[in-house]
Amino acid sequence: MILQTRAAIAAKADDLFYRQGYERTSFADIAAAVKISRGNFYYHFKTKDEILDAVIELRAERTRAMLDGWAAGAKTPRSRIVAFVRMLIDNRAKIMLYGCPVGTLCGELAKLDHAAQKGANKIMAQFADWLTARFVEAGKRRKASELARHLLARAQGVSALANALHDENFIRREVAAMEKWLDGELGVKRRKAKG
Amino acid sequence: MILQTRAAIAAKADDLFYRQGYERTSFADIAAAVKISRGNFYYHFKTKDEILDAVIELRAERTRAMLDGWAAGAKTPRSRIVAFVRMLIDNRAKIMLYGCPVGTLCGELAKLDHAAQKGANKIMAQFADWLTARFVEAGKRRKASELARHLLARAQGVSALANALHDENFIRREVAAMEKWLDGELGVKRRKAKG
DNA sequence: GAATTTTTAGGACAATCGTCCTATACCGTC
DNA sequence: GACGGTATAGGACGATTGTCCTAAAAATTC
Repeated sequence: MILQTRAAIAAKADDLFYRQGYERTSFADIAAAVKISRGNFYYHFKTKDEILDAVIELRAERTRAMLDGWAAGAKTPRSRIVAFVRMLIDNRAKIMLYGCPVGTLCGELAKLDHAAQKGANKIMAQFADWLTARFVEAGKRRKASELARHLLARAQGVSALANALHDENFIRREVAAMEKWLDGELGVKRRKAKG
Repeated sequence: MILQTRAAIAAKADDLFYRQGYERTSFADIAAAVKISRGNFYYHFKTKDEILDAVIELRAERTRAMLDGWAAGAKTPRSRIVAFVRMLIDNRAKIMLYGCPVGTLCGELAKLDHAAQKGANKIMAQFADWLTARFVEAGKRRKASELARHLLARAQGVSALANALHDENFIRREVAAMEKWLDGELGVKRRKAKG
C-alpha cells in the first residue's frame, strides 16, 4: 500500500527534521530510518521539498488534533489555555534538546528563505488563532489576539532559553508565572488593580 | 596583513551565518563574499568549525561591547535594562527576516549537536548574566537571576514570533509590555499590589 | 496462470561539499 | 637585485548531496 510507505516516510522525516533540522537531514538518512532503498524513495516523493510539505501537513494536522483535544478535554477557557502552557512541561526533555518543533522549523525555513516557510508559519498561526479563540471564550474579546500572541511568544521564549541554558527548573518557574499571569488577565482570584 | 583578511572572513561569515544559517553557508559562499579564492581560504582557516569558532568569538566580543555600552550610557538600572529591551525595536527589520542572531544560532547548533554549541550558549548566558547584574543593581538581589531569565525569554519569544508572523506592531506592543512589567517589578510609579 | 500494474532495489548522474596540495605572486630585508 | 617568509590562486581529492533511470520483484487483475 502506497499510503503506508508514504506515511512512514513522512513520520520518520518529521522526527529527523525535528532532531537534526531540515537542511542536515538527507534522503539517505530518511531512507535508512524507514528501511527502504534510496531508489524506492523517489517513487513516493520526487523532491526534498515534497517531503517537507508532507511533514508540514502532518504537523499541522497533529496540531489541529491536539488543539481540538484540549478544547474538548477541558471545561473552562482558563483550563484550556493552561493545557497549552503545560505542554512545555510535558515536552520539557525534548524541548531542552531540540527546542520547539514549530518555532525551530519556522526559524530554519526563514533562513533558508524556503517556499514552505509559509506553511510552517501557518502552524504557528494555528496556535495563535486557537489561543485567541480561548481568550474570546473567556470574555476578553477586545484584547484576545494580543493576549494570545503574548502568551505564545512567552512559550516560544521559554523553549528557546531552556534549549540554550538547559534549565528544567526555568521551564517550571515560567509555566507557573504564565498561569499566574493568566489568572490576572482573566480576573481569577484577584481583580485587575485598576479603578 | 593576515589579521585583516582573517577579520574580513570572520565578518562576512558572521553575516552569512546569520542570514542563511551555518549549515547552509559554504566555503564558496564566504570566499565569494570576501572576494578571495577558496584556496587562499584554507590558509586562514583549516576547517569550517574554526570559522564558526571565530564567528562566535566575534559575536561574544561584540555582545560584550554592546552590554558595556548600555551599562555606561544609561544612568539607572531601569534605563539600562530598557536599552536591552529596545534592541528589539532597533533591530526589528532583521529580526523579522532572520530572527535573533543569538537565539537562532543556539537553536541551529543544538540540532547539529555541534561542538561549538557551548560557545554559542555562552553568548546567551552573557545576556542573562548582564541582566542579572542590572536587577541586582536595582535592589532585586534575591530574584535577580529569575527576573533576568524571564525578560531574556520574553525577548527571545518576541523575536521568534515576529519572525514567524512578520508582525512589526507586535514587537512594539511587547516592548511596551516589557517596560511596563519592568516598572512593576522595580516598583516604579506603582507599588506591587500586595499588602 | 498469464498479463498488467504497483512497488521496490540498486546504481548512475552532475553538482557541490569540506578539505588539502602545490605553484606562484608579493613583500620587506639585506 | 637576490633572498626568504607571507599571502594568494587554482585546482585536485574523495565523499555526499538531490535527482533520476532502469530492471526486477511483488501484487493485482483478468
